[in-house]
Amino acid sequence: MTTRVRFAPSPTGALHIGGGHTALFNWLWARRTGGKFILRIEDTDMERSTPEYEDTIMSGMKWLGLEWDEGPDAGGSHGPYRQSERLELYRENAEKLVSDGSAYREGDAVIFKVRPDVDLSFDDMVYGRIETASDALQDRDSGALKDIVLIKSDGMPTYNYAVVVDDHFMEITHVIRGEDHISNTPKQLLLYKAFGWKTPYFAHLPMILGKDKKKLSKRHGATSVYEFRDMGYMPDAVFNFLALLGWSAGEDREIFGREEAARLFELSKVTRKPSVFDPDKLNYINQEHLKRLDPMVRLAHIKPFWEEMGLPADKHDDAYLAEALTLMGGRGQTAKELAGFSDYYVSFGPVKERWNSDGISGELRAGMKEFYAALTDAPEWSSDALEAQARAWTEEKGVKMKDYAMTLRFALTGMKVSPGVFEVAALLGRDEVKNRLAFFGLG
RNA sequence: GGUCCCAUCGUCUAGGGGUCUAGGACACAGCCCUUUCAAGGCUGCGACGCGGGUUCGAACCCCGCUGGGACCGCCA
Repeated sequence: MTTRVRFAPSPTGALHIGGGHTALFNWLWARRTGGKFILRIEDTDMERSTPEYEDTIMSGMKWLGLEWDEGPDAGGSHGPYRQSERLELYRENAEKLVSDGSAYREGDAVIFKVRPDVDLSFDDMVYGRIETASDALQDRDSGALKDIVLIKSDGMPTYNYAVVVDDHFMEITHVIRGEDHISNTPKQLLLYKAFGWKTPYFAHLPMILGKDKKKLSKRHGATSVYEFRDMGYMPDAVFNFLALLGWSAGEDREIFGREEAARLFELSKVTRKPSVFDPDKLNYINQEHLKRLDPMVRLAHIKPFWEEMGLPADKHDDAYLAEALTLMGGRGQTAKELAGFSDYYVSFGPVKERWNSDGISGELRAGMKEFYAALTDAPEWSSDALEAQARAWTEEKGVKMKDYAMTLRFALTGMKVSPGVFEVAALLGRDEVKNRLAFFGLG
């Protein structure tokens, strides 16, 4: 039997980190088992659901690399994939329960009658055996058994009912969802029993918490996957980070790609403890992915951020820019940060803005002019040659390389930190170096 | 209030009775490298919530406590 899993968001907001996490684990399990990953839109809340949010969620999933096999746009043999298009199915089946006496009507609503002493225990693939019974389905205030609304007065199905009908008819084999649904499961089990349907396997995932150990929300800062994209995090890194929340690949494996994760993933190895979202770790993972990118791919990730800063990245050829990024090495934890650290390769503008020559005495300035003149006239324009030249000159004069290198760095980059200054100079080219030095009166 | 779930370094985790003086990663501190900052290398700091059992032996099993969390909507 092929595995069939689903991610069933309701289009009432952007794809959040928590939703992404759930979608990701479903995706992993589908890929791991060679099964199907289904996207189902739970848009029965007419008030809050919008097509725009549906689009946002779908593109958020695509950004994360979580492609689905069946869904509203992808089609499939078990559609339609929007609950709003399955209304007839819910009504028909609710009718069955009314006919056999397990549900009753109350106005336009259909309500399931909950009887006591029904064992609703189940085996969760993550949490293990969970013992409970229908007696626990009580009303918060009265403590009396509380019946389950199937169809609301407006004709729409409720979540707990629609989920059961859909998972059954879509032939979902594994229901993988957040731990907050663990206490909804008994209710759903009751409906499966009433219909006489086979129950799927359940696997609940630990929640993701903020630093204060409260459920992650907007007040913890960025929570939608798009915010992470805009801050310069890469999809592979966010994927990697999310996969590590509640699961470990074993053998101390922490940096990996989608395919590797899909190969290694095991539901049985998912943790039960809720995990705290740690931005530091995300930064680290993003940096690791950033470092590993091929130069041209890396460039593709950085370019948009340069452009966002108003830098004319298109004025240069890609080979030059890619080389510049290679020079940057492991600097920068996000694409945005790296773009900021490397702006001087793209344009002289930012350098001028940062320049401040107050700290350079006239005396030193004179020496530096001589130093830079010797440098820019170097017969060979390469990093090694420039460095050799600089060393020879500073040794001969008995001065510290550091003073000269630092000023050169600042004149070329407008920063006090950068890759090896002779490498930077070599890449910028003789003309550009002369130009920058001249502008600051050092040439 | 009721039901259910959870509990190893600050954080993510490994660990499923002895090999644990508890391993890795992030973060933090220091050192090395060095024209700067990263990167990299090395070192350090740092945890089994508490109390009872079970056992020759518990981080691992059981019970209680404490502390978190989720749910108890004609929201999903």
